[in-house]
Amino acid sequence: MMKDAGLLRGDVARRAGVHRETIRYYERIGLLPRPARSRSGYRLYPPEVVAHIEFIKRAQSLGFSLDEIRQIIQLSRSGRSPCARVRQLLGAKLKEIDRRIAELTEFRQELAAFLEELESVPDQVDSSAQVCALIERSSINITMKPKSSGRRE
Amino acid sequence: MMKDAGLLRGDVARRAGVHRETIRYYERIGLLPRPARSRSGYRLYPPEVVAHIEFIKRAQSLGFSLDEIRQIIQLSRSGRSPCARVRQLLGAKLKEIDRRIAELTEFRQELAAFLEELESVPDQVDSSAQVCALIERSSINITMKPKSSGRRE
DNA sequence: CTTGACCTTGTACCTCACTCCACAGTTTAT
DNA sequence: ATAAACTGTGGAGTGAGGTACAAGGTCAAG
Repeated sequence: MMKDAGLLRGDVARRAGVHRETIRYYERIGLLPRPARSRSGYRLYPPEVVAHIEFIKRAQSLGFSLDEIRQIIQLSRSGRSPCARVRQLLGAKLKEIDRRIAELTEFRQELAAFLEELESVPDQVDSSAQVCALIERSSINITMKPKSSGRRE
Repeated sequence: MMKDAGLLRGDVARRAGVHRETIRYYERIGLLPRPARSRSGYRLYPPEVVAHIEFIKRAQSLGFSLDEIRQIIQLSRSGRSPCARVRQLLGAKLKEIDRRIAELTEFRQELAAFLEELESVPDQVDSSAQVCALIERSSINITMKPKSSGRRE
């Protein structure tokens, strides 16, 4: 019994690289469909569910909330019979992604410009040691005092 | 008294577009420096703090955690006396951003391909109505059953 | 026929990033 | 001079996204 009927929750978790409980959680919030069950109540998943979870994780790491991802999935699933509304929403998602890419690019520029500035200044051995030690500790103690501005009250 | 000594917390919040309490929270977790205080204890901020908060918000919307942002800021601040370690870490951040951009681009392709597929299929008025109504409700009820696979247990 | 590794359920708990609250003092506007 | 609109504090509460746990059932191997 149970030879080839589907993947168990643990198998799916291992293959998709998520916690076992995460799968149950996704099911609870409607992000994954209720799967088939064995007679004894075990969840039995078709292999596609792995790719499905990977999609969720990818979208999530790209800044979409589980709620948005649920919407995207609804859009895709309902795609069997498309309509204007679906296309419109999906188009909006694309615009959003484009915006995000543009912002990231800009942010990248900001950091890169700063890095370049750093490169142009040669290492000063004296202060370097302290500064690096400070970064290494990396605790909660940035002071970040306004580099040159007195005048308060 | 208090004419021009600095911005009050509420002013900063309004200008930066965040909740007043968020500023105090950022200070608590070391993301913003403890500001000067008026004799009566009011926080007095230099105008730069607004840009600083905007930077945090931007980075955050791009998928960085407050903890990561704190690290980036530490890097920038310590930049007055740069060292190899700082440059290395900042370089790593840049690589990370590049990776994120690449992933977003890929994801965009995925959705766009799907959308294109939708476009090619003409609206079928019959099923459309139901599907769109379903999306409109957009509750917690996607069923998303494997579109064509029986064979369980 | 028991052991160990799986599975079930509900519920409690955790971190992150806020956000709100009560109670008290300060500043400004009328 | 008094009300309105700010500010301060510590601490509790919220919502998203999980994770952990206890008590029990199931299944393949030895």
